[in-house]
This record gives sequence, structure tokens and C-alpha cells, in this order.
Amino acid sequence: MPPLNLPDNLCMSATVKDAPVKKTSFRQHMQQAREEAIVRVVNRLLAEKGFDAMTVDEVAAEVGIAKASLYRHFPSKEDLAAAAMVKAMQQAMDFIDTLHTVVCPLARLQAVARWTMKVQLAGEMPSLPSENSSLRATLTSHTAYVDLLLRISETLGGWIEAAQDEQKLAKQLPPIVVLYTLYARACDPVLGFLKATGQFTDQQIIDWVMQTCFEGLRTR
Amino acid sequence: MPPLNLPDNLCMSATVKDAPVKKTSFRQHMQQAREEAIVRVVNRLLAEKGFDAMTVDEVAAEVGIAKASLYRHFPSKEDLAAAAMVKAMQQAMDFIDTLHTVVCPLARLQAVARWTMKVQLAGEMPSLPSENSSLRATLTSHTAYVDLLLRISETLGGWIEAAQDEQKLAKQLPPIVVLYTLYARACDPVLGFLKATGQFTDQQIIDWVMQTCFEGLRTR
DNA sequence: GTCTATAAATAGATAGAC
DNA sequence: GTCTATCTATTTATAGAC
Repeated sequence: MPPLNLPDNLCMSATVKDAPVKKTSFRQHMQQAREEAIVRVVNRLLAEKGFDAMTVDEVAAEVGIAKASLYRHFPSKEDLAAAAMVKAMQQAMDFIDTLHTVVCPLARLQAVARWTMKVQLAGEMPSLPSENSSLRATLTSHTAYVDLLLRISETLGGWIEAAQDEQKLAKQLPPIVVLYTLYARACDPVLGFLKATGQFTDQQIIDWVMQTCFEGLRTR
Repeated sequence: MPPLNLPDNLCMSATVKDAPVKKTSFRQHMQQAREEAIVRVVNRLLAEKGFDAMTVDEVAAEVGIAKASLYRHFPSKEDLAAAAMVKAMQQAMDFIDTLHTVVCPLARLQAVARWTMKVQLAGEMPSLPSENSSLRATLTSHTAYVDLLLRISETLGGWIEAAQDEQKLAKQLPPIVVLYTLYARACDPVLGFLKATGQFTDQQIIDWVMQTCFEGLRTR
């Protein structure tokens, strides 16, 4: 037994002494794998059609399990969506954590924007909840979601202020305007519109939207 | 009886000779007024919650008529939405037509962008149809909608090319990228996010989003 | 834990009286 | 033309067998 009462995610001991735990661990592993498969499907459907148009029947069918089994893992449709949002934000946070080696704050922000656009073009970016959705209430009471959103916002907010101090980002704009703009670009429908024309590569599309975002439409 | 078989909307004669016609005209007027009231409600609900979350019961309740009466005016929910979209685009086209006195093409484009943002903050901008919605099929087969979208796109497209020729708009960007970007900004969620903070005036919000759109996030 | 079958609620759309 | 009442399909969610 550890001397300190650490939360589970901070307990680093990988070795297990008792035999019975092995079976439990295996089961937990299987359950986790199943839930990850579910979340992957939800993530894609959420990106494709949005929360309202996504049906639980659809999710169950695509995962290949019965709907009742789905509800054993997640208590409601809103919680399904919340899990998908949390996973997407965790991946974003993971990517953000890889950027601490990049010195220039503006470059870090641009790297994040580029990453989110790539995720969106891959059809893996769950769309933002529209403001009056039933989803919003669930999300704002979902601590994992709120915590992650806060951490990401604080990290990016710090970078934004640093970039403004370096005169790299427009100082006339309040940091929250920049932050919300970056969030909005992660779901920018322009990417999908341009992709739907079938005339451009993903790389071209991302480069153009990156330019409109950071350089603006007007000639420099 | 008129000598030519003109469509109704091209018949300019305001004076009516036969008495019975007066009643018909009055009825038509009333019907048109009712339909305009319906479209106003649909427009607002579409802006608030989007097509999927909007219910026909809601529309009927807010207009103050029975649902069956609604269906006498519009054959389906999709047609309700289409009528709202068409009306919004007609208003956009009307505004665009007032801009032919403005000489600078860039100034015209900026005026249009500013106008759409004002409409959106007023809660009167019906949101874009998500790509796989049942609404999209109806819209693309709705000639009035397609015609208006085409006319607006051609007008703005011409202004974009002119502005690029004048070196006012970034020439690296294909005109279609600029056009889609302007369309997307008309529905930019950043406006709603910033308004929801309650910290800023509509004028501030519009000025900031206009700056991010045309000047970009990076320092000039 | 997964399944089949079903409940409960709500959606879009229509019938038929007035 | 507008209403009340209803139909039909779909959706979220659950009961209960295995």
C-alpha cells in the first residue's frame, strides 16, 4: 500500500503483486478497448453530422453492438458526445504538450491551428455544440470536459499574451478574441466547402485557411 | 383581362377595375403577410438553434397558429427553412445592390461582411446547412435559393477579382477561398461567443472580427 | 455484459369537421 | 383557411432473458 493517498492517475507503480488483479485488469482492458471503439465511432459521426443528427441506433450499428449494450457503457446520448469531446480535447492537449520545445509562441499557436485543421479534414473533429443545445448543459457539468477546456484555454491564452508581448500578434485584439478565433477555425466550415469542390489537396486547403487566419484577406 | 399573359410579379397595373378582384387581392395580401410572419419566426429559430433542433410545433406555437395551418402555407419543414434562407439572401442581395455607388471593391466586400455580422448579432442569420443534412437536398433543388446564391456569388466573385487586381486583396488566394471565407464569417460562432461573455458591445465585437478577417491575427 | 423486445416520448405530416 | 385530433415513423431509453 502506498504511503500517500495519490489519485489513481498519479500512481506510477506498474507492477502488480496479487494474482486476482490480473483478471480484473484484463477485463478492464477489454472494456476500455470497447469504449474506445465506441468513442471513435461517435467522434466520426459527430464530425459528419453533428449532435442532433447523430442517432444512438446509428452508433450501435456502426460499433457492431446492441443499443442496450451501448447504454451499459454510457448513460445517455449526451454522455456519449461528452466522451468524444473529452477524447478530442485530450488529443489536443497531448499535441500541445509536444510544443514546449518550440521557442516562438506564435509558431506554437500556428502549429496548433494547423493541427486542428488537419484533424478536421480527417473527419475527426467533433463539431461545437450550438449554443442552446441540450448538450451544452451536460458538457458544462462534465468536470473532465470543463477541466480540459480550462487547461487548454490557459495554455493557449499564455502563448497569445506572450506572442503579443513579442509584437508578433496584433496587440489591438484582446487575447480572448484571438483564443475564440482559433477555436472557431478548428471547426471552420471553409475547410469542408473547399474539400467538397474536389479541386484542391488537403495541404493547399490548410495553407490557404492558415493564411486567411493569420495574415488576413487584405494584401500585406 | 390583360392582353399579355404576364407572370404575376411582372404585372405592374395597380388599379383594379373589377370589384371581385379587390377581395382576392386583399386575401392575397393577408396571406402574404401571414407567410412573412411565419418566415420571420423560422428565421429567428433557425438562427437560434439550427434546422435539426427547430421543431414545426415550435414554429406554429410562436406564430400563433395551428400546425396544420402551417402546412397549408409550406409543404414541409425543409420548405419552411428554404423560405427563410431565400428571404435572408434576398435581403443580402438588396443590401449588395445599394453598394454600387461605392467605388472601391474592397470597401464593398467589407461593407457586406460588416452587414452580415450585424444581421447575425441581431439573431436573424439562419445558420448554414450542415453538409449531410436532409435540408441540403431540398435547398439545391429549390430554384429560388440556387438562383440567389448564384447571383450573390457572381457579384461578390467579381468584386473579389477586382480587389485583387487593385492589389487590395491577397492575390495568393483563389477567389473561391475568399468567397467561402466571407460566407463562413457571416455565420462565425466567434460573434456569439464574444456576445455571450457580456463584456463587449456589438460594435466592438464586429470591429474585432472584421479585423481578424481582413487584417489577420498576426501583427502588420 | 450482451442480446431481443418494448416502452415512452416526440417528431413530421395529415384527416376531416367547421 | 383554420382548427382539433390523429397517424406514422423515429428516437431515446429500459426491461428482462441468457
